[in-house]
Amino acid sequence: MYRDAHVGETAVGGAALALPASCAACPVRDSAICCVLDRSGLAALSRFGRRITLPAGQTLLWEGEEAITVGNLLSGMLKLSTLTGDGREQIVGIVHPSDFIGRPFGRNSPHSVTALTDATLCVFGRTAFDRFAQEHAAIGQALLERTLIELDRARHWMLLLGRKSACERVASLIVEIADRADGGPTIDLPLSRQQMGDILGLTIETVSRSLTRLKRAGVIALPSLRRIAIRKPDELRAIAEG
Amino acid sequence: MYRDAHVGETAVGGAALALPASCAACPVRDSAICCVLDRSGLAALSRFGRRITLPAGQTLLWEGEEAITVGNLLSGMLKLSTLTGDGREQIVGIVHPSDFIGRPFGRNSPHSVTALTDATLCVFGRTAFDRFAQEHAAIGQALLERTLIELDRARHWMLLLGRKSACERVASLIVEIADRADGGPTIDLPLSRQQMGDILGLTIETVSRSLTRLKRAGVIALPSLRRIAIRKPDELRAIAEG
DNA sequence: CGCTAGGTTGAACTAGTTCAATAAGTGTGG
DNA sequence: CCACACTTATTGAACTAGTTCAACCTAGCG
Repeated sequence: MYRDAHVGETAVGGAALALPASCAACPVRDSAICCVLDRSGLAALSRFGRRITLPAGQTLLWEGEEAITVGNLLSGMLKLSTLTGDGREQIVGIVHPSDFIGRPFGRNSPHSVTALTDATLCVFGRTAFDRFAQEHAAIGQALLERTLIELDRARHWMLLLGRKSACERVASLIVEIADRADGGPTIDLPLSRQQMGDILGLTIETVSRSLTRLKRAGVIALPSLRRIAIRKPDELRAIAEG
Repeated sequence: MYRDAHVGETAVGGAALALPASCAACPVRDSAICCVLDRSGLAALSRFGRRITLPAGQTLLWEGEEAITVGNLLSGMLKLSTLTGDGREQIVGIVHPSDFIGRPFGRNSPHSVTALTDATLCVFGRTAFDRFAQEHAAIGQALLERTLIELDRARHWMLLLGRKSACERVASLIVEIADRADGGPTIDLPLSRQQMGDILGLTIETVSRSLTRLKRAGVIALPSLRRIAIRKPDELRAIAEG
């Protein structure tokens, strides 16, 4: 399904200080977790990494199944999701480029990992990566800091899910995506209304109605289906905070 | 407010292999994060730890304020909580004995930490602990594993908050507490109805009604206000899963 | 014994869901 | 380039789970 050439092959000629071939071309080499490694660590890690592509909609890891891979997202966007016994879905996280993917030090994946857009990843076998992380304290440390930030984010989202109204939730999502994209006032969302609902714990219809309410209030504009223009950022933020 | 004697004072007479005085008496010494340290590491860590008591209702760390302390919970129970702009509360985590408390590697606390019952803690200055964790890989590693588990837990809770009905939420909470307490079929909850509501994203009334519905269905019994007897564990679990 | 805080129950209300119809994009082949 | 099907989004109307507000219990305690 997804396969590609080994990334490894440390620098040709054995010059220990050269960047591994594929890492040199890595779009997130300054921001992914590997950026804490020195040249030799990078070479060692890249030896068992491989680059893969994941078409939109395809699932990399299934909830409850054995979690055999971890890695970095290079481009595109992924979702992390869980299901209730009877199939209701909740998205529990969005993965952006340079974010770490997977569950080190645990046999089974606590949630599914699925591509929202076409995506490219740099993946490692979990057990090999676990071993590597234990030998290279810098990676363990970086992983810890990232995990702590993810935990903060997840808990912050719990406030949204537990206590905010539909409009507040939609406003929060727009703010969050705008902050992450960190571009102009117009954002391109990689999410369908259904997916927005799955993130916010709402139905499609409620998401749609909330968007039109925000639009009617002049806080945002909807130039196209997957595009949102923020007209009154402060007001939007105020609504989002509850 | 809360103060006590220094914990430290490595073993009297300088026998390097002796357990630090207060660690020997520590109720969670085999399960708290320090259990990954060897004698000398433990001695070094205990040198800047202090034991404190926190009466029920008192707050150790405030959301958004500087997070000066980290530590372990020795006895009692704490809650982690956040507020919306207009004061609605959401509990984002429950801390049990031997759990780690606080936010290493971050200046500000992402949520408040408050005692649900009278509690005793073993606390450290955050910056000193951060430094210690960076020097002792085992602690960093253990912290990482705990944080990953907490993250899994938080994300699992997001499913509850986003997609489950009131009854399913209440059932889930009972199951969760029963699993943690890991005792018989009767559990003692350290939570008021209000606090249950704040955990589940519900009002007191809805919590109460859900409990009586579960009681009427014969799934649980309520021998006293703060006590729940599980009558049909399987059915309870089935309801909790959704 | 009566007071108070915490808990339950009831009745009215409302935010959000559900179900159904309509509209707007998107893509394909003639 | 348009007609067609098809998916995705919006809107409307009926419904329902959960909230809100208020009254009423119950247990603990001076």
